[in-house]
Amino acid sequence: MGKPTLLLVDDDALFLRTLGGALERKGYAVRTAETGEGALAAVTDAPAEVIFLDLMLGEQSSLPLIEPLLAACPGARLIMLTGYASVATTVAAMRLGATDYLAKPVGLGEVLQALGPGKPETGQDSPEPPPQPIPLARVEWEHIQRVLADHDGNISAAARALGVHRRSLQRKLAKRPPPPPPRD
Amino acid sequence: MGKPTLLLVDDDALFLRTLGGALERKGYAVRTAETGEGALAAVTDAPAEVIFLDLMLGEQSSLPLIEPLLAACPGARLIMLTGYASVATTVAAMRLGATDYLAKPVGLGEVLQALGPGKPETGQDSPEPPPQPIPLARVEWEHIQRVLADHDGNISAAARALGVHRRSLQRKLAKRPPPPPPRD
DNA sequence: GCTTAGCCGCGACAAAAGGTCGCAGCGGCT
DNA sequence: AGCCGCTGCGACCTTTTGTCGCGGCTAAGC
Repeated sequence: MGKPTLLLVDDDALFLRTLGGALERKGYAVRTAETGEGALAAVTDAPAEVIFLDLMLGEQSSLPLIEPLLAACPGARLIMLTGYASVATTVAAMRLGATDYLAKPVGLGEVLQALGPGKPETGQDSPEPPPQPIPLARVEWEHIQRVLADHDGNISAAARALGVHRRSLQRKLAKRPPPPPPRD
Repeated sequence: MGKPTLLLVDDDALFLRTLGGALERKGYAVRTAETGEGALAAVTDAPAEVIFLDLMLGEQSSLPLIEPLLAACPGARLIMLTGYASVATTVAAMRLGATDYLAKPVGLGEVLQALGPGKPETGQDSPEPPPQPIPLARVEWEHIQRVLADHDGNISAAARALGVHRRSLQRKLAKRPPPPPPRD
């Protein structure tokens, strides 16, 4: 069994082509989908062994797709892939059955590593003790994401809970997320 | 029933007492441990239904504890709790069987929410009451204190680690601490 | 149907916080 | 002594926040 068949799901066509192309060049059989429906269709057509799923497909979350996708692909591994990786969304995704979670921008190396081994995962191969200090901005952002999720996306409510002005929260959210601590 | 037995594992004795006390007041049966060995001993003695595990026990990661702890407590829920939450460690912990992942500082409200299923008979609460989160300023302050302590008081080093200018850190420290988290 | 209320997004402008120099003082180290 | 690195702080200038205020939109409720 050389290369498992892959399914890439992302609303960014360019991303699909570049990553997909790179993986094909590595010898994988790659299919792609740009929408949730497309992904489900592809998977019922023929199951994939590894699925890459972008967290945000257009306007809405792809978390609800996780279960049906996995249901259609018994034994498959599902790797989330997102530019907005926070602890909160990671927990949500992994509870639903995701097996890994990568933050964009991802290098090809990380992708290959994620789909690489069948994951023996003894528990100490990547203990990753974080003497790694987390940047202040990152901590703030994570907390915001968490509270925002707790108030299911209601910015006004989250702002009140956080003790900041609604306008400020808006502005913080408008900016792109701070770089996550390097994953090495 | 309705009051699951808890096990708190953390190397910070103060934290153990405050959170443990609060949970006891809420009607839970709480046991605590400050070391990995202590936790395993407690759990073989009598299993817990919910385990709170700090990611860093002293110098080393507690990830290797997850599997043995869960093995000793069939069906238990294991909630990670850490001051250095990152997506990478979250993935690692959840792969090993953790059911949730909270970043310190956590409010009692958030802990109770994580406890979620199996809460102690409050009677009725269907519409998911929003938990009371910690003010943003407080989170920032706590994180600064933690990192500063990790660099044993060296402001310059802490500033570098946090990714802020030394002058800014100085100014933040000069101000009095933000309103303490509302303990109830 | 119309009113009320809540949320969202955004422009504008003043106030506050932060980034950036620079300098003097203080231990260690060699 | 001379060299570092850390600290505290003044004085800028730049960026971010706080605070109005608007129009639009959706979900009640009268």
